[in-house]
Amino acid sequence: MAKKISITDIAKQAGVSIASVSYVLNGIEKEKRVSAAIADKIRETAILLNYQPNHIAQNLKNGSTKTIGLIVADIANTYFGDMAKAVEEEAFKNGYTVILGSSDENPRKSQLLVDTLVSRQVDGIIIAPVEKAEKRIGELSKKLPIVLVDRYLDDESLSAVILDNYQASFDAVRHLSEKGYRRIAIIGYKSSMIHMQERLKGYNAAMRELHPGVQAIVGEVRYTKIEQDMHDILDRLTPGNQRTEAIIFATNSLTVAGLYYFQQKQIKIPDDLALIGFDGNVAFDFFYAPLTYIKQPVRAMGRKAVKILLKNISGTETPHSSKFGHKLIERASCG
Amino acid sequence: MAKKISITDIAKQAGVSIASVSYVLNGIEKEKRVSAAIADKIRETAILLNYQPNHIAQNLKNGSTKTIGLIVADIANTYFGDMAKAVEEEAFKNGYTVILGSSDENPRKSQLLVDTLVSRQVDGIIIAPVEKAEKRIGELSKKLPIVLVDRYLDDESLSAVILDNYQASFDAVRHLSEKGYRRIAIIGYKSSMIHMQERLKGYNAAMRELHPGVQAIVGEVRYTKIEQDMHDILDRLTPGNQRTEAIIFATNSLTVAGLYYFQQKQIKIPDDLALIGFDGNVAFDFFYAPLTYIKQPVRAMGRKAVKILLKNISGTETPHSSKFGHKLIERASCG
DNA sequence: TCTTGAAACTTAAACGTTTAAGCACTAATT
DNA sequence: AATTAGTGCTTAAACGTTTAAGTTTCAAGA
Repeated sequence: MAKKISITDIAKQAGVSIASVSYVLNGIEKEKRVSAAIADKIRETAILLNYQPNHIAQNLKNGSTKTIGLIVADIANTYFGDMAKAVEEEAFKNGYTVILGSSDENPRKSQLLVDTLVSRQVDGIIIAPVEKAEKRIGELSKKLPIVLVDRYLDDESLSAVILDNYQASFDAVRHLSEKGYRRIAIIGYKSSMIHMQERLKGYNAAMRELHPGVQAIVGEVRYTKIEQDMHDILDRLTPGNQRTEAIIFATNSLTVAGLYYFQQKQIKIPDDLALIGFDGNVAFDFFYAPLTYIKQPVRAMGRKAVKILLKNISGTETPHSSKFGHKLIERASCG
Repeated sequence: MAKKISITDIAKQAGVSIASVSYVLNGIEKEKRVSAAIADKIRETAILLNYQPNHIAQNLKNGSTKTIGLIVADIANTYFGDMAKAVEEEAFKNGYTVILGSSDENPRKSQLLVDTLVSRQVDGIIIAPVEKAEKRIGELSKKLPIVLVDRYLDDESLSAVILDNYQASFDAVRHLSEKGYRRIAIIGYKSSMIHMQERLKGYNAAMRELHPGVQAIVGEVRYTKIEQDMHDILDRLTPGNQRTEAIIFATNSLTVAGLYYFQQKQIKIPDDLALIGFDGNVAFDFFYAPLTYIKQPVRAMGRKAVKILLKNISGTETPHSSKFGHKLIERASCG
């Protein structure tokens, strides 16, 4: 491996001091009064030696790494894949690099990732927090700009980019109501995180308002037992005992898990059961009854998260949140 | 933002020198003969002050950043999402952090990403090279350990983790032959990259060997006009003019693009046309005729890429390649 | 002739680490 | 009593930058 070239090498080669080299390569030759002749010579030898600045050394001096951390819950999930893409693009545009971590909903790994990012001196972090991470994130935000995505915490001083989750599930219920369904269930993750709770609240509120007499049905799936819990819950809700007419899934992954079940059990959608999915996924398009779903503007949300973070970093703006609206994409799964 | 604690702060607080602090925090107190009493005191104050080591400074000293770069073609594509997950996991296990970039098949962006990674002193790079990047990658590999993934270059000195692409498409043709199809087409990207060329070669060889009399049909889609080109090609191949009996798609994204077309045009799979997809995708599972497809062991490949890279970095092994076999997942799309 | 001041450049400290080398003890050996 | 050998700690240089503060040179003004 060829040795790396430093400004010291350039200085020696060009017969000048490292300060002059630094000034020229940073484009502040004018203010620092470096003659055009020397400046040219420095630039030439820099190219000649194929100099690449050492960001690490610059960082150490400046205190800024121009790097942000992104911790998602699962990078293999298309929702976070899309978000990662938007975040990477927006960061890149602004001269920032992104370090990626996937917490896999594991509080321990999430914490380890955060520690790693901190010790790597990232300028800020965009994170989808996992359960039981509240205090840690709160402490962290005192040291470093943080923007929460997807999920959020009950803390006004934290920046967050989120969906209006309450409204989303409320509207899902309303849409099903308008289509004539009454016995509507929702299936979410068993989680105390606010985004999940809001989705359930919106559902409950809509049920109370639109179907006062009908019992609300909430299924809760554990992260660690998705397939099994989904199976158990759907066995109970599914036609045969004729209780449920429609199901709302509260996330992308839950929707897909549900679809596998329905495909396997050959349940007729929307005749036997109507469905509303969440987030969006190619699979929704190819299910035999293309899914009506609540679409989040993921890309826009990813971009916004970066924008807020960068403003928090530069100090141009104080932490604040941004709430996005969903779009109900209407297709065949609700009759 | 609270000031960050350095070993100097710990040294002052504990009334010792920074060297002692460094030795203790690096766990080499024994060899460096630091007394147990002082060692304990140092550890205590480190915890008290909530010290987090500054990786940047360590990096500058050690020359190693314990960071690897991952440049994929499109992080929103599930193939690369899965790969990113495997890479991140394996790297994390080994104490490495990954910086993510998405080149979007754009040579310019790819080069900019590489430059960024180099100036950030990553210890190595895993990259899915884009077209026209050959020389740049060749040069780069003289400075930094590189592992190519998905695609590869005609250069023995480069590490690469790839599929046996030739064999994969050969087997796809064979499988269709065994099912009784003769007029078989393949649709790939218009690209000179070897992975694509190998897939086409395998197809051509199989056609010559298994169907000597039948004309090989190769459709080539431009990265920039996927939908349009796919449409044009399928319009030509599709039943109506009765030429093609089966189509092999050479990538994940092409397969999905094809499925949208067939869904829209209501072409009956497998009755009117048999299909074989590539890579795997949830959409394949929910297409009304679940897709037979060539499955790459993406996760294993991602892990392997990290393993090779780390060995190249440590110097334990010299660059070398690893070729993986596919698995043909047989389902309903080939009758 | 001497001062002033601007121009063109260099010196050196600093960022937070690591680590070879040095120093001051004490205890053991001659 | 003088040497040696540990032991336990500190000093200081180095990694590659940035940048405030200094130095030299020279022309212009008094």
